[in-house]
Amino acid sequence: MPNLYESILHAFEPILEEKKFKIGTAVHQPNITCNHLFQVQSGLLRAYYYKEGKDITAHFALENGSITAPDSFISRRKSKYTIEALEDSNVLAIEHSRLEKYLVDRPELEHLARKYTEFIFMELLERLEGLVFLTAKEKYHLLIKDNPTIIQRVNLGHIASYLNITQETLSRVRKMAI
Amino acid sequence: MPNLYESILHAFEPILEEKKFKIGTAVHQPNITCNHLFQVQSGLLRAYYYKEGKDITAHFALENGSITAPDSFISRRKSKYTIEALEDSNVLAIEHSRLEKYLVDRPELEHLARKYTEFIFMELLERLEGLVFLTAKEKYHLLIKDNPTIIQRVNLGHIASYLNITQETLSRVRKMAI
DNA sequence: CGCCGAGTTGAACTGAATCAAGAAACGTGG
DNA sequence: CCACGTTTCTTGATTCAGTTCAACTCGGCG
Repeated sequence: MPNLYESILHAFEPILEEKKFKIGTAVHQPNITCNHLFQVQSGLLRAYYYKEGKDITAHFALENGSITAPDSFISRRKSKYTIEALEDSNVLAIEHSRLEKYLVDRPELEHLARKYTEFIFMELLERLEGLVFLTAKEKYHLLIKDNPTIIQRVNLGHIASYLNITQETLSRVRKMAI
Repeated sequence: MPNLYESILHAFEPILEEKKFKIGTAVHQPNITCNHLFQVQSGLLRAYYYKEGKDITAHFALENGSITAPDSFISRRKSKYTIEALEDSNVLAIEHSRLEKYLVDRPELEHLARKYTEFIFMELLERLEGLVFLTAKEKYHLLIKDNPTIIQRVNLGHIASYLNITQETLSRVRKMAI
């Protein structure tokens, strides 16, 4: 949906805030409600949390990708996620209450907001299928197909947890021929 | 979100269509676009598809649950899913084009439609976590906790594929103590 | 240099799948 | 009402993908 993306950015331009994050910065901390949705202009953000002591990547956002704490921004509950900048990044931030107020004043934008929500729903559905039904090898190859740059930009451990496999398995998988 | 549920039913009442399906009926066929979202009043529907010859359950809808072909109703693409009635069922059906037209005439309902979409997004997120991070035993116990009646109403094979485990594993898991 | 994080490799282990029989439950027609 | 076929469920033996644990390599870089 390329037009959706342009339309959104244009429609919500008045409430978008440009922000810059240095590499290593924690953009969002766990145990608080996440009030921001970030649209990445340049750089790379990662959302993760700890599960049994291990760092689990839920999502990466590269250029033109968006990211937030998925368990919190919509539900308004406290989040278990941290969002960190893996590279120096320029993002457009939307603040939750500001977004909702803006939509109250401009109900004609609700439609667009719904379409965007539908879009991320479909994205999540595909992610679910990828995680559940593919083998380690298939998951890896799907990732590099969809996102060829990511392997050079993110360390193996982060990618492994994103694919829900161990770093050792990912290391073995990627040295095999296709 | 109990209020959301009531609000939706009330707001969209004019375009809801009551339908009855006999047990065994295919409510939606694969390879066509799914134009309906069903809200189950009584009975039980199941969405499934075939993958390598095996029947995979994606979703059950019991009383007050809703169901559609998840890969189609929003995206307007052809669906791989079949939806069938596992019991004689009474449902409220919303037709896609009628819904969108209704929303054009009543833009004040777009907000509610967005909240509903956010709600199903959160449901999907929880389903993803349940499928990905739980063991066979945990998945089974979570299901009977959330949906105690389902085991008496649906055969093991359907439940097993819904949990992404084999029927044999489910059989073994459920005879073990908690 | 020597350390340190990132990646690799090997060996043993494990949860669940697969394959293969049986046992129950269920309906349907004689 | 019973006999028979069909579907559903269980049980056992084996296999397998991926994990775990542990050691080792490699490339900075202070």
